[in-house]
Amino acid sequence: MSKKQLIMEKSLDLFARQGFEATSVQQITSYCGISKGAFYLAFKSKDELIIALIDHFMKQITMDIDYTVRNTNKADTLYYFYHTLFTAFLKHSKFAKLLMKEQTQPLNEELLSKMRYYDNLVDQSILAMVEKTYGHKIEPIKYDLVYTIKGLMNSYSTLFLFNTLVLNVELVSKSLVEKTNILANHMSVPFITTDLIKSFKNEVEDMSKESLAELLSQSIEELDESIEKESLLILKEQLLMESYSLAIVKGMLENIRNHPDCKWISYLLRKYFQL
Amino acid sequence: MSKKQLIMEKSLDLFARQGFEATSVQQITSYCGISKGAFYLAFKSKDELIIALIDHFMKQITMDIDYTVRNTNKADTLYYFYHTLFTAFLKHSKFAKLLMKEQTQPLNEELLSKMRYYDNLVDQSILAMVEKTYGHKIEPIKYDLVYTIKGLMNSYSTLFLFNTLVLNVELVSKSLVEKTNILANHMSVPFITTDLIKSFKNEVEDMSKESLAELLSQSIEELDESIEKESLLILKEQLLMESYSLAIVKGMLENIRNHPDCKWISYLLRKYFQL
DNA sequence: TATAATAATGACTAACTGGTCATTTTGTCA
DNA sequence: TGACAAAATGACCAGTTAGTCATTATTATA
Repeated sequence: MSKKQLIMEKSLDLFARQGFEATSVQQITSYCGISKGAFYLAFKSKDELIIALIDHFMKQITMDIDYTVRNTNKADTLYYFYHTLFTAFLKHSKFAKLLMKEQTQPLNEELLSKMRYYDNLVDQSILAMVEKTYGHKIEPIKYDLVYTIKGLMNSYSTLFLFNTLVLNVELVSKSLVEKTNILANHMSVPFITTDLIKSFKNEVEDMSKESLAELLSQSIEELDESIEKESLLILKEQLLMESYSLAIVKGMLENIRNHPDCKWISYLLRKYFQL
Repeated sequence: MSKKQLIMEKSLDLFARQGFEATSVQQITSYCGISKGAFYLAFKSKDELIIALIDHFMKQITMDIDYTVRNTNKADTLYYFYHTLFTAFLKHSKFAKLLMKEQTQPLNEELLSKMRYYDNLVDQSILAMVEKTYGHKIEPIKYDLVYTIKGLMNSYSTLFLFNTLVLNVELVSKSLVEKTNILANHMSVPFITTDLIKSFKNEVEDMSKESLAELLSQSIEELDESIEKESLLILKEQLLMESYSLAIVKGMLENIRNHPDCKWISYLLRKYFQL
């Protein structure tokens, strides 16, 4: 096992128990049986460690959910969505705990942005699921239903994450499917409407040009020579220019579209250039 | 305004923005315009400050909720419950933020215990409300409904606490009333049953005899000479004895029953002596 | 005005923080 | 075995932390 993996596994243990801030690098290294220097050979900073953890697990979880929502037939989607989610949380329960503890107070702009990105991915999956399951009749209440689903997920997750409770994934999924169906079929007074969503989704301020450029540089460093790397270089150039060419930007974004390590930066850039 | 009040108000500001751990005493004192010494004249420690804050606000909020549930007619209880809750969270939004941030990682045994105590009070109010509103027909699903209500509360609260969103208390209450009614009337597959509640409510380990005695001493110090103070002294004596008299313990607990400053310690003792 | 009591100060401590880097250990070739 | 490179070390740094306490300032009382 690589040092990086070792540190990630062991630190997750401590973070889940004590939280990120309350865990010192000292503690992590002695728990791993390595020196402080070794830690900083694997990760540039303590912050980079938690970001690596969040990326690692959230990539998996969001991809699982997305796959499930796309590849189940209409009648079963809801059930398998909940099932996938709770199975993932059960499998990665330490990470889930860390996520619950840290989601209210992300420490820096990058983490905050990342959290929102993954949150958005989940939102999109849930929305797609709701539309697939209930069709257009759900239209006026769909956003409220999405939020209700997230609320239920969250509260039942907390329940088993922070109490020693043998979770029956089948039962909790069945129970939540029923609740969702009941609400979808009877709700008439949504709180979260399309307008409301607009009013606060827009206000999420973009990342600054500077930190975006910083992240681009990082991504560029991490990539091997390739079309993608060249595209990122050009994107950085365009970003820092007084006036950029939308055509070039769009083309370059298209180039990196399918590279797994560019998904996040591509999401951020598309938001920045409003594409 | 007393120093204590000043510190509580100003620190709440900082805690809500940055979290408890991330806020230093230094920062609090300079924000208050006082010296570090003055802070430690008002509070024994930084921990005591957050406990004072939680006590202050949770007492108010839980009492408001309890009063509402008791003093509204059957048909309106649900609505006024949500209304009271969201109004309280809106009024004390800084505290609510603090609560959301800290509830997953209480720093010490006392805080953890206190959180659970107030959580229990809210649970009891919600349960009473559910029973009052729906009568005995709700029996098989009442615990699940309580948990669902808490989940909805939590997620809609988070929504307006962490997004600049003008909360329409009437609308959100109306919407949640509808959701609650729909679920109460149609749900048939509860996840949280009476058995499940038993299985994890019991496992909450009691406070140790030592820390209980410690808290008793604190309460005793804070009280003026009175029947209550004497009763607490006797309770402490009994607690530390090899074999105590249940009769005396029960009598003494009865003595402190109605004193507002003894509610928590009385709750802890009753749990300890299993009364 | 003099005295006693109370309130407030901020320099100080000891412990801990994330992070660095000269030095040493280990592994890998010839 | 010797030479080189890569991996790992931990003493060290500058900064921050919660908390203390001798000293000073303020207020109330006589």
